[in-house]
Amino acid sequence: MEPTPQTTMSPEGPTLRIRGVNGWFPPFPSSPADQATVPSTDLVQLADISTVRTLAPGQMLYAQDEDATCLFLIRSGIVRISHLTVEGRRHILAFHWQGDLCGLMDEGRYVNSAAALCETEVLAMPRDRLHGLLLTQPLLQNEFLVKAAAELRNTQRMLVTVSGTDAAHRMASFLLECTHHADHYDPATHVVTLFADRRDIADYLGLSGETVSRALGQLEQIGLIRRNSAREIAIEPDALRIYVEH
Amino acid sequence: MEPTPQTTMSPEGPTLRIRGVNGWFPPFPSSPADQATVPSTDLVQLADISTVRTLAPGQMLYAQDEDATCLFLIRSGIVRISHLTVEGRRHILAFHWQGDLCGLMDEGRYVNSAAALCETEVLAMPRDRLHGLLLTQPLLQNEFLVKAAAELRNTQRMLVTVSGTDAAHRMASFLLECTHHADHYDPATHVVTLFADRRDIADYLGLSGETVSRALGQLEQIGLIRRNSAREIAIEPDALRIYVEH
DNA sequence: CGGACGTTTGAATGGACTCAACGCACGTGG
DNA sequence: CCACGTGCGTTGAGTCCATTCAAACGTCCG
Repeated sequence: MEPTPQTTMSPEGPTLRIRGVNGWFPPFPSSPADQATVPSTDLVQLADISTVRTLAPGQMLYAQDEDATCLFLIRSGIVRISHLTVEGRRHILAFHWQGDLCGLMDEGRYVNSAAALCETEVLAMPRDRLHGLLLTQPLLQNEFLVKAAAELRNTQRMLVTVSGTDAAHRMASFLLECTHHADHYDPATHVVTLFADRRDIADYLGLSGETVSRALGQLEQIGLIRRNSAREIAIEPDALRIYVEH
Repeated sequence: MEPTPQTTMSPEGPTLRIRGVNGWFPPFPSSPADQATVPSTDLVQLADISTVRTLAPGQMLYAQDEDATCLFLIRSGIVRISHLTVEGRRHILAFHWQGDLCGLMDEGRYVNSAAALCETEVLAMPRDRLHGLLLTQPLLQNEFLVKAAAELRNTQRMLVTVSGTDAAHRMASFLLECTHHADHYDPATHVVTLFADRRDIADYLGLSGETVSRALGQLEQIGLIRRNSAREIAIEPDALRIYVEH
């Protein structure tokens, strides 16, 4: 490819995401009106510089340490963001949904890996062209800023949860989180359909797969959930909410 | 130019200086030139909408759940960002330094609390006026986006560290982190001057104060550090780096 | 010299981990 | 239709690490 003029030590971009579902929040919005006003022309131009990619279940979107060329905006599906430590431990930092951004990079390389959990469509936005576009479209850039702040907020919450509560409480939090995704929760029957296997949930909550099982058993014994099958969990939303808040 | 007395945005306070220390990075810099190019007019305008506040050691900058009116840019000193859970557990999410932003909010209220650890100067930027300014100054907004991404990256790193390693390794990471702050590390003698007490370090690393002590003892026994006093730690930087990477 | 506070150290408890076996659902082939 | 294999989930036993409660130690300041 073309040699980058001078790369210097200038690193790169961020991962950003907003989870449209659950009442996320703008970080610096002066008024609700303002925040809604991303002109459709901006979006058209965003589409102009981007390409659409479709991922099969399990397919990797990008890999940790790989040269970062694009940021990604998720149009549908679920993306799992994971990080591998030098000791070989895998951490899942987030699950991303429609409307979320991903592709956080440092020094021109992706910091984490991203893979689709199910059939997933993303918008691939070349880094350079996106940067140029953001500088000419302040409202669009503001949208990105909002998403970044939302993602930061999410990661902070995760940090507090993981380092502050025991296995059962983390599992309860996770189940309530699942509740916000329409495709995986039936409000009528209160049944959650888990979109990740035990190993993924464990790596997300900072536990082992066995402990996730035991935590589910514990919650079931207290009567907060009932396991219809490994992936189908009937929950008591209100009781669960009270439980996580101790 | 009107002589705002103290608001001399000139000395180190002027540019939104990217925290050079520990792996900070711009997100979408197309070229090194671009990233440096926050026009000084932007900074003047930023100063115009802001006021300077000076905090005494221990003084609170803002409190969790309080109405959020301002974002803050730190000009000097150290700010401790903490979050209190409903169960009464306190988590320290970050220590912020010169050039860092703080004041993350949700639904118009601060998500966390912020307090100064030592005499600290901040620029208080009213939310509404800042929002307006960012929309008219794309380079400035991009600077904010860079900082948000950097902060996200940092929080992710913290998450991985806290949920993946034992007390001694977390402590070692923290000591190396201290190394990046000139005022608290002497490269000649390899002595780190801790800027937080045991309790704060514990809440930052997801440990108890006693465990922090024991972790220090452990590192000392291996010969990676030597405790001159409670706050003065002589370290073996290279050995420590090898240790944290297992 | 004596509090007061922060730090260190000790002993006992508890929670999560590892290792291992077992159960269960699904698919394949006989 | 049953025998078998495989992948995932669950359950059990033992170990290790961090926590809690408690006491001793220092250091700074009265």
